[in-house]
Order: sequence, then structure tokens, then C-alpha cells
Amino acid sequence: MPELPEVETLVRGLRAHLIGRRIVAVRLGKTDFIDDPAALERDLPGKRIQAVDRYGKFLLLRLETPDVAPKETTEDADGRYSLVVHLGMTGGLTPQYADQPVALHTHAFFSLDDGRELRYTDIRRFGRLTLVPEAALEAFFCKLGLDPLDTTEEEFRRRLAGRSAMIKALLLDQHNFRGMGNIYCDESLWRARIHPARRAAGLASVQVVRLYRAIRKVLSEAISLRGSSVSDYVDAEGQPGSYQRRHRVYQREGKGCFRCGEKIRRVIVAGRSSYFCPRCQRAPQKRTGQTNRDRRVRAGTPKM
DNA sequence: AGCTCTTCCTGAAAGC
DNA sequence: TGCTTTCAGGAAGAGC
Repeated sequence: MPELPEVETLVRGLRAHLIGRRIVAVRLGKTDFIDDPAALERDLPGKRIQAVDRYGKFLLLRLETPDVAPKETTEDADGRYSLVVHLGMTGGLTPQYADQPVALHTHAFFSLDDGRELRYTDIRRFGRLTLVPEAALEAFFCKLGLDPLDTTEEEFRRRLAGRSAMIKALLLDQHNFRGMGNIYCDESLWRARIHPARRAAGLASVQVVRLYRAIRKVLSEAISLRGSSVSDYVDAEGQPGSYQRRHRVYQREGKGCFRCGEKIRRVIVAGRSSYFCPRCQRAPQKRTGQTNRDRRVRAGTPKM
């Protein structure tokens, strides 16, 4: 599933193919995951791809209208849009020659001026395609949290301070940090030796620092290995990544921990399968005879 | 406001 | 063997 390292790898690959290309036609299949299909068909043809960027797990094709007359005074006269793409679980974006066979579940074709077409495939259609005017881009992204690779230790600590939610839920929530999904949360928590169900507010300072470093290490190693291919993720050339070979816990239930040999276990945390080592990552206190009220009081803010 | 659970979708894998 | 059920998960939205 595409998370930060996979989207980053795809973005880097797409740049070589797409920058400077012009979209000449748009064809759509199923459109229930596209915010405004008519807008894509109407506004994309003629636009030139000026840049390809990533924001969290979002991919942006930055577009402009070539040779636009400055005297034109309609609202979108400068033609500055971004096609914003979220790959969801199974989304893929690959440039292909028009005569190459079309993969199943291909729902969007963007014909380019070099005879190729950029194809969007998405088996489960958890992805999203939206055309966002330049002026609305900031608002579109304003709710997203910090990029973990561009965050200081102090900012990271502050973002978790006083939060009573489980640490994994906070890391998965894109409003806190943008880009991490199930794989990289589990891998980072294993590396930091923190159980996914631990409450953020209950973590020791040293643990928070360890987590901060673990996340950055895991994400940057994953980028350098071109991401993890566990289901069907492939890059712009259709090639899989190789970070899945470095996974220490993800989908390793019952296998030995790389640190201590204990059998990796799986529990549901934040509605997700969560893999961890029961010896290296100590579970939070059991609820033995403790009432809900006791727990609320203990998790609350410290007395002044 | 903060937190947690449910829902969407398809195909692979497990269960009977 | 063949059919049915379960599971996987990003993020919006509901509910507490």
C-alpha cells in the first residue's frame, strides 16, 4: 500500500516522464472516486505538466496553460491547477504507450503529447483524483500535519504531548503527521521498542526521542530502497520496491523477532492489524479490576 | 475537542 | 471440488 516512501519513489520516477508534457485528452472509466469528473474532462486538455510533487501521501501534477495570453481575464486565466492524486490502497499511476494492453481496473487515461498516456489504476477505488486551482491548494492541504522527515525533535514531542490516544492511532492520523501508514508505523514502533497500544501521554521522554529517530530512519531507508511492495505497489516503471525485505515485524506474525527471537504477534490497534514483539515492546498496563473512571483520571492532565 | 469505530471496495485466502 | 466468509487498509464521517 502506498505510503510516504512509495509515493516519493513514484513522484521521482514520474518527473522524468511527465515534466514538460502536455495533456491532450482525458478518458475516464468508473468515476465514483473522482471529486468532479466533468472538471477533469473539461479543464485538463491543453494543460502542460510543469512539476510533480508529493505532499504527505498525496501526489501533485502541477499544471499550467502554455502560451496563455495575459490579457485574458477569466478567473482561471493563468490555468494554474494541480491534479491531486491519492493512491488509497491500490492506486497506481504509470505512463504507457497507447497500444500497450490496458490493465484491469484502469479508470483514468490522460493522453500526452508524446503519444503515451498516463493511466490511473485502482482495484479498490479507495484513491482519489481532484483538480484543485492554485489558489485553493493551501486550503486543500491545511488540515494535514507535519512531514516526519521535515520535523524537529521538539516539534515531534510537542505534537504528542498530552495526547491520551494510543500512539499508533496518532501516528496513523494524517492530521498529526502526514505520510505514515500501517507498515511504517509498525516498523518504527518496533525499532523504538514501543507497543502500538501505548498511550502517547504515558511515554517517557527517552521513548519519544527513540520513536522520532526510528521513524526518520525507517522512512529514509525505505525511500532509498524504493518503497515496500507487499500487495501491488509498483513505481513509475512498473517495478516493485524492495524495502519489504527489511520489514522486521509487518506481516511476520509467529516468526522470530530480529532482536530477541520472541515470536512476533498481531493485535488490532486503531482498527488495523498491528505487528509487534511482545518482549521488546511491552504492552500497556492490563485493565485488571480498574474502572473506566480510574483510567480516565490516570490519563488526564497532571495536577497543577 | 478528542478519541474510537464503522464504512467504502475488490480479490486472495481461509473455512466448510 | 466449489461455494461462502473473512480479511486487508486510508480516511471520511458518525457517535460517544
